Amino acid sequence: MSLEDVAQRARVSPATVSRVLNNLGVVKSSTRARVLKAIEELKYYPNVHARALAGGVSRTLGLIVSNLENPFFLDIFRVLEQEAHAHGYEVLVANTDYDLQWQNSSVKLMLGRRVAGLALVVSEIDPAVLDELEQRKVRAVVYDVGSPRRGILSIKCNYRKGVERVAEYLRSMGHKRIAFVGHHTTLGPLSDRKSTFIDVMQRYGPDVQFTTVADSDDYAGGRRAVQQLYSSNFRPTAILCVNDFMAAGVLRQLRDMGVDVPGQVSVTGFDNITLSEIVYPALTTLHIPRDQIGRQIFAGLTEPKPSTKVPQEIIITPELVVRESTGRAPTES
Amino acid sequence: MSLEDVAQRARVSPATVSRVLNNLGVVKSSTRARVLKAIEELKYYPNVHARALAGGVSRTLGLIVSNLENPFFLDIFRVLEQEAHAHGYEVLVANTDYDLQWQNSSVKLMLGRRVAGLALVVSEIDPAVLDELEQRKVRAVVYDVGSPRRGILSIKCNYRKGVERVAEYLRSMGHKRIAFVGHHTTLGPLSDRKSTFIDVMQRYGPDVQFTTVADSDDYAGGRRAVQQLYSSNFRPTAILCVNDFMAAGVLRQLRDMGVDVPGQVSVTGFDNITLSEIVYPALTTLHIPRDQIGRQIFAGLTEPKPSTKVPQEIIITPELVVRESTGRAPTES
DNA sequence: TGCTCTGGTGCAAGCGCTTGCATTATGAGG
DNA sequence: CCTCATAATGCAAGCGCTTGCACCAGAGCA
Repeated sequence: MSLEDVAQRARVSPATVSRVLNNLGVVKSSTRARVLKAIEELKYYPNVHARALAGGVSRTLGLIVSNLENPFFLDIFRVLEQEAHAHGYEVLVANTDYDLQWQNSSVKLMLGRRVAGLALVVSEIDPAVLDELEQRKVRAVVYDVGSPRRGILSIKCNYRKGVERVAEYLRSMGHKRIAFVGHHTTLGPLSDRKSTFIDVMQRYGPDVQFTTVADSDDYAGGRRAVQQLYSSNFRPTAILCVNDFMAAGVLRQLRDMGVDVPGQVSVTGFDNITLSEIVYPALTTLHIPRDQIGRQIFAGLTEPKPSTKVPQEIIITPELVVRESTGRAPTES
Repeated sequence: MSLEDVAQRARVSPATVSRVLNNLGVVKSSTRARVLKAIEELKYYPNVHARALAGGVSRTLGLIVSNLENPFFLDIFRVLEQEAHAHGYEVLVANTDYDLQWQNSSVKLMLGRRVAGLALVVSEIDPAVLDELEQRKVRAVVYDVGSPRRGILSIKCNYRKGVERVAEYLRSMGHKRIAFVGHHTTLGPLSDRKSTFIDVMQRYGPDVQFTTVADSDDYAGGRRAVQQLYSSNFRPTAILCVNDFMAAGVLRQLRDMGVDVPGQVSVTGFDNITLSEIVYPALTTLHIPRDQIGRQIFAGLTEPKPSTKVPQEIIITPELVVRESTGRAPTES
């Protein structure tokens, strides 16, 4: 059942049906009504592929994320989707599960779909992909990774500032033995957070001791990280986690081990996902405005005239949200 | 940059390039190598739309869910996606946000995309949509909603059994004042859970008192439901929640109100999402095997010969998972 | 009445790919 | 060296839609 069928039933040409469908050109209102009726009766819906093929570009946006399970990515997706729907776009997600190869083929697939714009919200990126996008002049936005390119909007988060804020806060609460719980990855923004942590700690001098541990980027990883941490002799009074998801695992493991939070140990997260309010004790964390990011991604993907001259960059500074999981360092050693 | 360009560069016809791309027919290995080289050099990727248009069906599965934010749906998506990738399919998600109208247009869009199969994992459904799918002979799977149709696999969860198990368990722990925290919706499986609850309670006779409250299907809704509950005179010793997400809100609100769980009140959830292990106290809940469901959806969508004669139905029985949020009813009144 | 103008509509050429069939290399057997 | 399967490849017709352009009927004007 195709445009043709509708046309026949309404006794007009396919072209006219197309015009009615797309509100293009001028169609006599009586004709339009006839066509609409035929569409209704036949329960006609257009073939997306034919439309895209004939029409050139689509009103579809592509979003590629590393891990939809992480609420951070999910939130961005939802905001983007909401924004897109409000403007008559739709969005296609692809999940790479941190697999660069899969990411690569996802990008190709998206381009093969002739998306109107492509957003990459991932933890790592192959520079060749960016080269490709730049060269093909695809409208694109990347979050958090890669160096700026012409015509590709780059949204970044100032992790240094964020980590500094947390560190500053913890020190102001008297913490002098601080641990960082991170992710295995050596690439991307997650390792930025770690190296920044080390920088900041070193700047504090010998007065403050610190260590870092790493495990997988999720709840179970958080639990294991704590076990690993406590299997050494280091007894932190504060644990800074690379994201909220891990922090939830950390909290849980500490509770299971009978360690009081924040009485004995303070814990902080990163991202301020919904979960951070739900866990007990509610997590002190750094807020990253996902709604704002989502909206900016949409804007970058659809803005009529992306200044292709200068690489654009937007920097976002996270803000500290103090909840229940942090407090003054215990006085006794 | 199209098939044509590749063909030219490899000095073959477009047809041959197509054959190489799809591993169809016989191509001399030297020719194949030449084509592959050209593809590589040109960084060619096929136009998905042209391919779908010319080829007829695609290897794309459609999934329509009510609310991706709910980890239950998300988990199903992930399993389905994983399964799909393993078999060379890809999956397109659409989020309806509980909006029936949006669901309708999503279905049309999916069909317009000529998906190989369409899964509907939603809380409510317009029977007309099912009629449509049945009539158009689209391969489809629905979870939890709608009456069985020819050629549409229907996967259901035996909520009655589930609710009975929870109720039975709570009664065995001595609970006699039980509240049900549900969702506003009057349609679909969520209201099934409620009506089953009422049935079961009534069967217990005057010995057991009960009530129900309803709010939105999320964390905040759970909190509000507790406030609403306690603004009445009813003081339950157990609260049965329609899903884990709401239960998390319930737990939190109770803690804020100084009510001890499970000392004073036992709380149960539904679904056994990851969150139920993370909250404190860890939630007693009903496990619904999302991985199994996801796999069955995939199978139903791709099985070579769906018996179009008899409507197929699969029933899943949830199992009780006892964690920390439940215990014996307090002895004092 | 004959002319131009314009709102409405139809025609037909693609968009980039697949695929059945025709056609041409290729090599084995006579 | 020719014949004829058979293996490789090319041709061309679509797939269902959009869109520039041609066309036609009336309205308005001289």
